[in-house]
Amino acid sequence: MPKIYCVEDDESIRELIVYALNTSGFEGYGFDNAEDFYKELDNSSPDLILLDIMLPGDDGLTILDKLKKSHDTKDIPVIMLTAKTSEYDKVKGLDLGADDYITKPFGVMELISRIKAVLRRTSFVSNQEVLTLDSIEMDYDRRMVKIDNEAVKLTYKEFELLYYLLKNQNIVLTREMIMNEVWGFDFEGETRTVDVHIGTLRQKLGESGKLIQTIRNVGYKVGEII
Amino acid sequence: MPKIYCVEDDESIRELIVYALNTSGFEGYGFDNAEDFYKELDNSSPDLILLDIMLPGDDGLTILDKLKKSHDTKDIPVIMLTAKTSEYDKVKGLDLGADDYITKPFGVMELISRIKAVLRRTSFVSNQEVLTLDSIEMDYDRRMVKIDNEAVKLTYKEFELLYYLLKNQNIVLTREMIMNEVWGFDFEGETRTVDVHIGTLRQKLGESGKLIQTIRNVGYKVGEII
DNA sequence: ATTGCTTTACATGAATTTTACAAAATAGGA
DNA sequence: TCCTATTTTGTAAAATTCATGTAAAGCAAT
Repeated sequence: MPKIYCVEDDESIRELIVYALNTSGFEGYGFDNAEDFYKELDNSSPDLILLDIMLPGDDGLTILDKLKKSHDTKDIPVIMLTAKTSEYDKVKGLDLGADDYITKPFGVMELISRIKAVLRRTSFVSNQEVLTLDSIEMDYDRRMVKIDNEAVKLTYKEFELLYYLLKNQNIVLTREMIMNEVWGFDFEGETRTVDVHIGTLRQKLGESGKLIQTIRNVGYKVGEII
Repeated sequence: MPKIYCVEDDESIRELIVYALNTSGFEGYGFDNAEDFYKELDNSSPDLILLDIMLPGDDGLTILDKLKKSHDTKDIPVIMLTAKTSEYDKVKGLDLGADDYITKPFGVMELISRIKAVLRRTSFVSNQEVLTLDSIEMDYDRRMVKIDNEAVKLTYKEFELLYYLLKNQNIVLTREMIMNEVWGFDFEGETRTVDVHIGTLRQKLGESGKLIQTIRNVGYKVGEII
């Protein structure tokens, strides 16, 4: 169920949209200001964003600009909403990278249709999974890891291990958890395999290898250094 | 220079659009009816199509439907043009797979902006009939592959395999994905067929064969060398 | 007979795992 | 606080496994 955030200060419109979304196979959430929206965006990112141009605080075009400039959010499709049909706004929004544009008043059917159209054409891009931590950047589909934009060659197990670590940033992972996840539940021997792989990973990551911390007696953790 | 076809029966609008395209970095061609348009489409396909909904003969929605049902044209982005804002038309157009929608009267600036926006988001999927990578050049329709402008003779499976690889540059493709796509879903035996074909492809591509990378334990990838 | 596709079989070498020992951390006792 | 015994982790190197490359045989279609 695609998740959609709607930033719109007019309460009645916002509630109508969220209601329409929720009854059309989407998971809709409304925000009446940019602040709350940014906060929630930090927690989890939606599949699409509906953005009113006129807003108190950061307006829609400013939000759009920020979204498109951040690596984490630049691939989330955005549909702009606006009350007045000034061509200038349209052009500006589209040039800033909005995916579509709807002028109020609009029918619910039209809105849903446009959302579906945008999702249809962007869906195959959005499943690209890029994980980052500091200077480490991992693109799972491409099986590429870059450190400071420099490609690093990892073997299969190293790659999977790093993926699991990055997926669980700031969480301490026991050797058993790592074994189960990366090697599979039915892995036999009680050995030092994980340690050795952590070692080679640290080496290959160079300076960034320090981001993999040993938590003595427990396991390993990646993320903020204590 | 992206090529754009515009199907629009109103002469003044059509000429305005073609003029605007040609002065904005595009190669614009106008058609006042579906017949001529189809004929030209057989010769060479554009990067984007502008489609009026109201037309004599096949109307815009019919054309759109045909375009989206044909393998050769389904990936060409389409922007619909219409005279009046009947919501029914909009919904129908969008659900048929149009990429955007513009209501007349529209400003030239807006049109160009929208075209750019659509091209921007569809460009990486672009079904250029000619795929290239480094010195490899593939013309799918002509079933020709050239390396450094030297024709290379490929068998059917080799050609399809290379096509699939080039279509998915930089993405790691598993043997299963390759099997499903090139050999078909119902292919039986769990064998080394893909590997052998990759091998012969590499041989025939000569030096460029190195662009096909093995991702151990996963599959193959074509593109940026790590 | 020719051509293209699939399977088989085996060598190779890269990746993984194990081993063994060194180094570091920790706890307990003086 | 310092020292030592013990545990835990780091890691180089050896041992082993296993995925891939590829030649060649088998097979099917024309």
